[in-house]
Amino acid sequence: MSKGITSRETDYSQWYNELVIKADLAEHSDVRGCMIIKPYGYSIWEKMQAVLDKMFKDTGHQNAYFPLFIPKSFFNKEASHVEGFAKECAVVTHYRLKNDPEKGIIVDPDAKLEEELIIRPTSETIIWNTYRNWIQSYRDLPILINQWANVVRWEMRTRLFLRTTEFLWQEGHTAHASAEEALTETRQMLDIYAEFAEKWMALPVVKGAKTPNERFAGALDTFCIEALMQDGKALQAGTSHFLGQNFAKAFDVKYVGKDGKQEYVWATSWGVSTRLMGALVMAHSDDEGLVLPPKLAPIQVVIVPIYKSEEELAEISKTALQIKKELESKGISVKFDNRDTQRPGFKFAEWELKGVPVRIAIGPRDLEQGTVEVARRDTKEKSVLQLVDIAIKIEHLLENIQENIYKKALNFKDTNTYKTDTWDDFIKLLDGDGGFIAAHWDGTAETEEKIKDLSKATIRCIPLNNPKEEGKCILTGKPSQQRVLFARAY
RNA sequence: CGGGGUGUAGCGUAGCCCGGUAUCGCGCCACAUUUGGGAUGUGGAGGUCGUAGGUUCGAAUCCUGCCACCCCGACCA
Repeated sequence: MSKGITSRETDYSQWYNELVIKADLAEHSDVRGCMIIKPYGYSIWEKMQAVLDKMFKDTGHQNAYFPLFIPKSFFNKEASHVEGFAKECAVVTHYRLKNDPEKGIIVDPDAKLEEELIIRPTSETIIWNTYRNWIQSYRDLPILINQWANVVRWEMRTRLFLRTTEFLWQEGHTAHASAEEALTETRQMLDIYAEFAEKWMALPVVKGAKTPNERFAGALDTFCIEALMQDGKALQAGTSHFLGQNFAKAFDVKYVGKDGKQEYVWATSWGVSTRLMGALVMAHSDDEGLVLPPKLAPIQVVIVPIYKSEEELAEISKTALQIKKELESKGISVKFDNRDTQRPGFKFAEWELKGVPVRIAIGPRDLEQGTVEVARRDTKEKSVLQLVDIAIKIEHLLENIQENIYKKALNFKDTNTYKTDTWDDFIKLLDGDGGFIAAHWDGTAETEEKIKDLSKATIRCIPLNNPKEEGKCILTGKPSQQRVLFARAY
């Protein structure tokens, strides 16, 4: 592993790339801009999925599945939605290949589709086309549906996990009888995302609203959670949209209320993707490799035996398997790495690279003394512990690590969040270590655009519960009522 | 799509200017000694030099077309 964050000897993105590949999370595929998620990476994603899925279900949502293909005509219906996605859609135009004597396998020109199919970049259109048939009365509402799926966005430039052509995500699509209820749902899901990020990923986030410029295509309001990566760049980790009646109007979805009057349905959509994997990697890792929060680590404890002979291994295995059993009874996932093909030092380095939170080493010395050596990944501290109550000690250690990783990230976010009132300072901060910058903005799209052109920084969000404060726009000097959060972002 | 660059073993590379069938490291396989922080030695396997054509007695090397990838820009809620 080359030096990256702590030493800044190499480019951060190169370091990130190398880490993702070496830690066995994912690799580039032969398909442009796509990636292969390897078993270890996927097992982390599965853990995330399981937690999120439960949170969704606990708030009354159900899973469903809609088609991958969307007829092109569906995209005509919501104007701003098309505009937002048209430039990055993969389109299916034919349904058959044939063998050409000269050119080999070619697309059969006779198999052209009457209407092209868009590979979903997101599913609002096909879902709202379906909801039209599902909703007639206020009794049919609300509809609270989530879908786990893959989507395709033909981005010009891709990066493992952060922006891939195809990615996995969940998209929630709800329909409500009133604007208030839809707004409440939008905010509820934002809170769930924030809770997931902070409690499970140990990733502190800023909850906020997007500016009109940065809103989801077709939304009246977009809320987001923004996280800060260790190189000082921001990452949008999740979004929740209040769609108003835009999609209901576009797809003619009406319900009859108690009063017998027809009204358009109110909508929300919300999503998080495998981008969260990228966030997890970038937020906590060090030069030794991944640092996984215990609550999401597929392997929470690894036991490495240290031995010289078969007999010694047999003796150590007894103790190791006993510890494994005790830990597993507390719901802790344990890997006993008894491979005889690798030496201990190699295993230590390998599991550190993969971010396993706790390592237990057992050797002949320990057998004599009834101890084990316990090393924690986050601080790399080692200590020798007595075997008695080992499971309880490890359980507490895991909790401690989870908390410590979060505090470290929180501290990083706080010390890299600045306030400034001058343009010079603003640029200086951005060109320095980056971070979030709270600054005044005159509220116009033109100024926002201009700041972006001049500084490459965008308004990440207008934080919720933002204190009102009189000030002058950092660029134009025009009056402003509150600070907004700027950063360079992924 | 513009500007620049690169394609040589699973990975990273030397060789290219100045043509003679390919260098080194990691990894892999076997054996031995090792095993409390990424072992060492000896031996071995592995290559359509991105691709198609041209020049030549002979092409990784020179020429032309094509393809792929990377970086910068455009683009990206």
